[in-house]
Amino acid sequence: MASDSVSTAAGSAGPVVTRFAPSPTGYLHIGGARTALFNWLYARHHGGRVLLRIEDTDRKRSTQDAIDKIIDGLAWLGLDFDEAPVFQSDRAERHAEVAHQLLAAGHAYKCFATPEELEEMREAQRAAKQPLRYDRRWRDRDPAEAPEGAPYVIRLRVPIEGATTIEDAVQGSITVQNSEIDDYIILRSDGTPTYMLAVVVDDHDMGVTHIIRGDDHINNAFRQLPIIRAMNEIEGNWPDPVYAHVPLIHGSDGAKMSKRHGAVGVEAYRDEEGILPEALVNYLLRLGWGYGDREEISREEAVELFDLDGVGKGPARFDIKKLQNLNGHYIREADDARLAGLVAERIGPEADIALLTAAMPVLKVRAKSINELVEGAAFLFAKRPLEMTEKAAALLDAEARERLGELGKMLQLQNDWTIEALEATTKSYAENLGVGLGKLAQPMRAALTGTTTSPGIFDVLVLLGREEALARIEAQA
RNA sequence: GGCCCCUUCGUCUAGCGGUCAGGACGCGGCCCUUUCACGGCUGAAACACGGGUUCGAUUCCCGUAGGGGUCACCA
Repeated sequence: MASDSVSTAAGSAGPVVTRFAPSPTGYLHIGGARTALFNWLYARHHGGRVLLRIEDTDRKRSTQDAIDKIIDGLAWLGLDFDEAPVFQSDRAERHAEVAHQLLAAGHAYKCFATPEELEEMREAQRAAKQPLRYDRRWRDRDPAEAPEGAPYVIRLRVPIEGATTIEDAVQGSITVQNSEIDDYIILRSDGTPTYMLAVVVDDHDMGVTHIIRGDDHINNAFRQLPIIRAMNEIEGNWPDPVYAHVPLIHGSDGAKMSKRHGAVGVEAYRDEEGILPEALVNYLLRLGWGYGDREEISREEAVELFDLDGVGKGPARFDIKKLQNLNGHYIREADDARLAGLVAERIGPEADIALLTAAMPVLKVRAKSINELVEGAAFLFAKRPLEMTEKAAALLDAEARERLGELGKMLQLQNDWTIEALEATTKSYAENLGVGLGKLAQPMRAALTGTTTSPGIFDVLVLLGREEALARIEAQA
């Protein structure tokens, strides 16, 4: 058993080269983003290079828009690549060349079976409850038996005997019997390469040493390895790569992430959920990976700490609540001017960046997303007469309005429009009335913001400025 | 269905033969407090099941159950 079993090397010497290879059929998926992050971190951690390859060989499904979205998404996350992206569609000739090398060396063969014929075969297999697999009908047949000029595909001559073991950097040792792998197509009848061939050739030509990808590709590794081994036999210098198959991200119901789970594109988290890229990066990193008790890990620390063996083997469920919590943390840490800019983008031209920046310290402690920041900032730009929420309106009863009027007069005389002075005045008035500060502050909040929740009321007074603040109080007194 | 893989609180995880099974999110309570947050303290909450191996299993091995992935001239 062990004698005819061939396994991949557990590690490889020399500089690390990783790659992220999305197919541009939609947006940058949240799972893809994590795969990209792991590739990026691994390369950066080991002082290697990360490359980007766009797998656009399916021209029907690939769009320029999708390519742009993926590249934008990666840039937004701060994942940079060391070379210009490689487009797989540009390399079809090279792929075909390798297919013909394999053919010439006897590692591949021509198959003249028609699609109808193959469908019949599968039908029979289904009926007999056999695994659906190409029956190698042309593996040992003389191509001369084929009709003159008949179309053919090129299939890989996969070893039938023995087993193949992969020492996966995440999953550990995985063994598959070679008999489980069929002689799959590497070059279609129209001369274009299949994915299975293209990936292998591109990874080799790009010098990729570590293939870090979703674990939905585990089975592909066992199909791709025979090409690598065959080419290594033909021309040498085709080493086995190190494989690292990272688990997919699942939705809250435990199934593979898909559209029905809501936002799955990275840009949706940015645009619709108001998530900061550093929060998403941190969340994605911690999803399926841990470093002791550490929860908040910056990109720089991640580069230092990340390694493949810490990646969990099982799929992790996506939890938006935890992402939001982390986002709140990063918002609190973020630069005020930057946040003001993000909020202003959403408010529109009437946004006052200077005012937003000034308000940001008291706004950001109570926001978990840019969306909440926008909501929290709304009072700054509200026009008189203010719209009142139901609860705010209820606070402004006759007694409250009367007190508000009195307080307004007192504040009118106030020269020193600072938090300390305003607070002193208001507190002494509350003391005179023999009521708690809340009895004055809440109606004042309603009058100033139209709501029952806001930053500290004296912060609000100062941010609004003397004139606007007094006008809003006056309007409700 | 065949093949491959996975399984610690609801969720993300720490653990790598002997721990009161730790942390985080979420949830409950308390404190702080002009509201809401932030922050602090605190509570409930997990080793899927059954066999072994061992003086001793969450940890190692084998089953069972559950879950996931994959089986195209798609990628």
